[in-house]
Amino acid sequence: MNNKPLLEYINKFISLTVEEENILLSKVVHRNYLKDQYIAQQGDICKSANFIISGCTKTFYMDLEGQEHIVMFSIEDWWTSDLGSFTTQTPADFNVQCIESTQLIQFTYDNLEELYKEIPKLERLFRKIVERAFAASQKRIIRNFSLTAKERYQIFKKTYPKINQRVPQYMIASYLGVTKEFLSKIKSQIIQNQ
Amino acid sequence: MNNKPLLEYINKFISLTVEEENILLSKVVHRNYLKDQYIAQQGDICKSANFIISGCTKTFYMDLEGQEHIVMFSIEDWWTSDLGSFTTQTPADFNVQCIESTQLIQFTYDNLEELYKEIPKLERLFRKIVERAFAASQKRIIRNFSLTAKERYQIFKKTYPKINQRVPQYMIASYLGVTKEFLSKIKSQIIQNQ
DNA sequence: ATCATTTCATAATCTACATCATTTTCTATC
DNA sequence: GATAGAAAATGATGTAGATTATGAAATGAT
Repeated sequence: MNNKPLLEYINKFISLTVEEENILLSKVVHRNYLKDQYIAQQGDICKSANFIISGCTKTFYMDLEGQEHIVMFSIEDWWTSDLGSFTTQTPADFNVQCIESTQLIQFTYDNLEELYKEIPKLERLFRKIVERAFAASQKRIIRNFSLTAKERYQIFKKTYPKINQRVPQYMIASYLGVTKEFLSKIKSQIIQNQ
Repeated sequence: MNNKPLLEYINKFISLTVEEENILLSKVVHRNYLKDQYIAQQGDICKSANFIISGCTKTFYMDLEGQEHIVMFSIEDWWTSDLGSFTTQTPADFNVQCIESTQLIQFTYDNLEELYKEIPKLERLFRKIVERAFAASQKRIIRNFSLTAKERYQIFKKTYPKINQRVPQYMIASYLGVTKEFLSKIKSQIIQNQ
């Protein structure tokens, strides 16, 4: 079991004793998902918070017309889940699907609650993780309002070069909030103007 | 000093002993701001997390063309701050300005860090607060992509009827991500279609 | 009440992006 | 390396919402 990435990640925020690390590891589960498998589904209660060891997922909302709207991609050393559903244990608004085969470390809701009791420092860890995620989400709202699709695409490429290379273009379009046709046009514009 | 709203609010998430409540209250400051005063400014490090006792604030980003983009309104029993700047103590992306005269309870960064040490339960409190805020922010991203301005306005009215009544229309337009002219059109459309 | 300023409404023109239809390129499989 | 299916590019046309301009109502100060 490869727990190293998780422990190193945690160590950036708080320090755990070896004993605490063992308690934590005793309450998590390693899982492998294949490409296209779902980790969470709209309407179901999201049962786990997932730390990615390898692979890539997309978190998206399917609207009434059957259109996918991607809110985030997640890769190694980051989390994936419908956090709203997970933390309140209510039906999810989002789907989480693997776009590559993906290795995860899963925290179930009940196990995480137990862990909070046994290792209160973990409250701090997750507080900090969510604070970061929230700040990024706020910035994204602003960008969507104040920038054109072309500008948003250029920021995306710069901010997430790895994701940009791994993910099909039509998904990036969905993440940016434009059609795949329009993203295609943006790209050809960028190429011509240099 | 009117501390009741804060204590009642906290009590919804965690329970504090009277002693703990007193420690907490000893580390916060009551402040009054007048209409139009700034609580946080783009570029400055945001020094406080603020619980609103009365009044109303807007959190907004001013873009390079001098356009305001409102990310949130905050009223009684809610928080206001640039959370990203506050938690990382880096320059703020947002301004927080009072749109009514406003009574706050302020937590400075250092005092809150001390409080986390003295009352570790508070980590849990703020974790939960931020989890909620993050989930709401994700939903907003989706709405902005998958709904028209008219639909967004109708959801806004339903979700925040109090804010809708108190806040001038051009600010609501900014929050919705449309011009004031277009919101005006939307409203007249809604009136005609019923 | 009067005047000034802020807010809201209406209308004409313009633009970023959507939709639909078609073609081209890429990728995978036998 | 031939063929099928998915992904990306291209082009024509349509629309939600922006921009600009102007005037009408509120609101507030004197």
